[in-house]
Amino acid sequence: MAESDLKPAGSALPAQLQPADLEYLAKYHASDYERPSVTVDIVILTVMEQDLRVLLIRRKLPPYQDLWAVPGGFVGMRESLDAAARRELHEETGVDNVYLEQLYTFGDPDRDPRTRVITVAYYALLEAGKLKTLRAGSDAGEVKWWSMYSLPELAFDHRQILDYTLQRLRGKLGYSNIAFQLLPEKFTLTELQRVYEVILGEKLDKRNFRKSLSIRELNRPGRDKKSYMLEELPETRPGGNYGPTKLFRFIDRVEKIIS
Amino acid sequence: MAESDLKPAGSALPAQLQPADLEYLAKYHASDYERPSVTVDIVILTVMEQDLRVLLIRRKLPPYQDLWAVPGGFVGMRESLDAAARRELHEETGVDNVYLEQLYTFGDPDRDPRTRVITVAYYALLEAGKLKTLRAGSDAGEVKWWSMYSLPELAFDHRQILDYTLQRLRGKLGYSNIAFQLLPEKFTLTELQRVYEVILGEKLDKRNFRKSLSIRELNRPGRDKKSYMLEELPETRPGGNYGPTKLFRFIDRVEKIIS
DNA sequence: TCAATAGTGTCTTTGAGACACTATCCG
DNA sequence: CGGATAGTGTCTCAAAGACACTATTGA
Repeated sequence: MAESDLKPAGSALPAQLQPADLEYLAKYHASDYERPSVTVDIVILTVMEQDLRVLLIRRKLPPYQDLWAVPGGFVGMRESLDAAARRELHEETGVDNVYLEQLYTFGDPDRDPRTRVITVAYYALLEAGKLKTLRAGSDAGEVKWWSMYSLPELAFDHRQILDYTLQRLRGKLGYSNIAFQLLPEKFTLTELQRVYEVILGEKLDKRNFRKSLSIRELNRPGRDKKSYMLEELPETRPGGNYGPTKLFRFIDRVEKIIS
Repeated sequence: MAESDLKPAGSALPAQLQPADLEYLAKYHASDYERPSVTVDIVILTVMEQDLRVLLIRRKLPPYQDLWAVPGGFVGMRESLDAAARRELHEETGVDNVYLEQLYTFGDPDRDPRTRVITVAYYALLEAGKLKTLRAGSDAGEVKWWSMYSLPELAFDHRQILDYTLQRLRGKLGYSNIAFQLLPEKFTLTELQRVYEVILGEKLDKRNFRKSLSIRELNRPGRDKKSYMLEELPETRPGGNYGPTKLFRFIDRVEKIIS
């Protein structure tokens, strides 16, 4: 995993307050400047039926009534951005402990016709199996998975947000373990390849794809000098009209899970 | 340049408003929810004296009085985030037309002890020669270039912002033309190599570095099939205690300049 | 003639990509 | 035995990395 892949590191705590600060704070009143609203929007992605799908809600209120939109909501005054994103994701899908990453902040003054709204967009990767029932939020009439390759008309600048999500996802696929987040604990190499294919939008060569994975094989006494990405499991899964297929799992599964 | 390198593409315009929207908007009043403040902070970088430097201001007011901070300010209610960043950059340095890119949005509820402040961090790359005089902003007592490798104690979470900037910059160096932004129109290959070295924090091999650049040479009739990054110029610059050195310039200089 | 720096080529290793056949299981 | 899919190796090419000497200039 590339270093540049990490979330901003280091302590998030502000530096030590000085004595003068405390004095000042005692007299401080929040200013009365006009302020924008701040929301988080969550692009929730999964791979189902060999397709990359995104969770959208149909707006039942203006503006953009009846158009589809990425779920989102206001950031609480005592809530971090990550926490707000996690909360929205949980409200929408009931899931926890999934990969969640800040994408970009969209702040065009006219992106929301009501008032100034700045939105911090996140994207989440879910494995399809983990999904519980979808819940319609208070402002959503309907919730549905849409193919990223066949989207309806979208509200606000949400089309731009989805376009950028796909760009980011494709970029990270090359140098990170991000695909892991879309698969269950145990999977076949063909399933893994399908994930890459639906994200990249192109077919891959089976042999080259497998060569590119660093696999710790079962019956190799293998000195573990190199760091493996995948581990072959002693189990297999029975095929349908064909032979059994080997199962694998990821080593070092945890990466940027915001739980 | 990698595709994933681009700023979110596509139209920034919201989709068409529906008739019902207009009706609704007529009745709409901005809600009275409590709102966070939103600022932009600009990490302004340049390469001077074979060092990577960042522009910091010393705070003359609490909180964190007398500590150094990244310049920033509030986002205007009718101002896009990019425009706010551009404005702050101009106020601080007097320069325009420089590379500016959104970095990350920091929104920990306690990052500012006064009140809830969410900041959208940007970074800017300046060529040292373009610099006019630095101006101290209203809340800054002093303005100074600091080495990224030897920073003072910083206010708020600004250390984290700088750490992340360096990570991003290093990451992009590998697959983009970003280094161009730190050099004047004409430069020597050694100067270019120095830029890479101070950003990466390591020495590079001269021959391998030059091999990695795709250069359109002067006296090659060269069919221009491939896209070159650099172009050799007919001029040279006299060396000091040594021979003259060839000058080069970048082809396709413009990239993500927010002017 | 010495100090300082520009400029230049080869070999090796590694990863990417093109490409086709056999084995297994089910019906 | 036919349909469906798993599993597997070689060759070629390109890029990355290790590595050292000569040429030019000014003092």
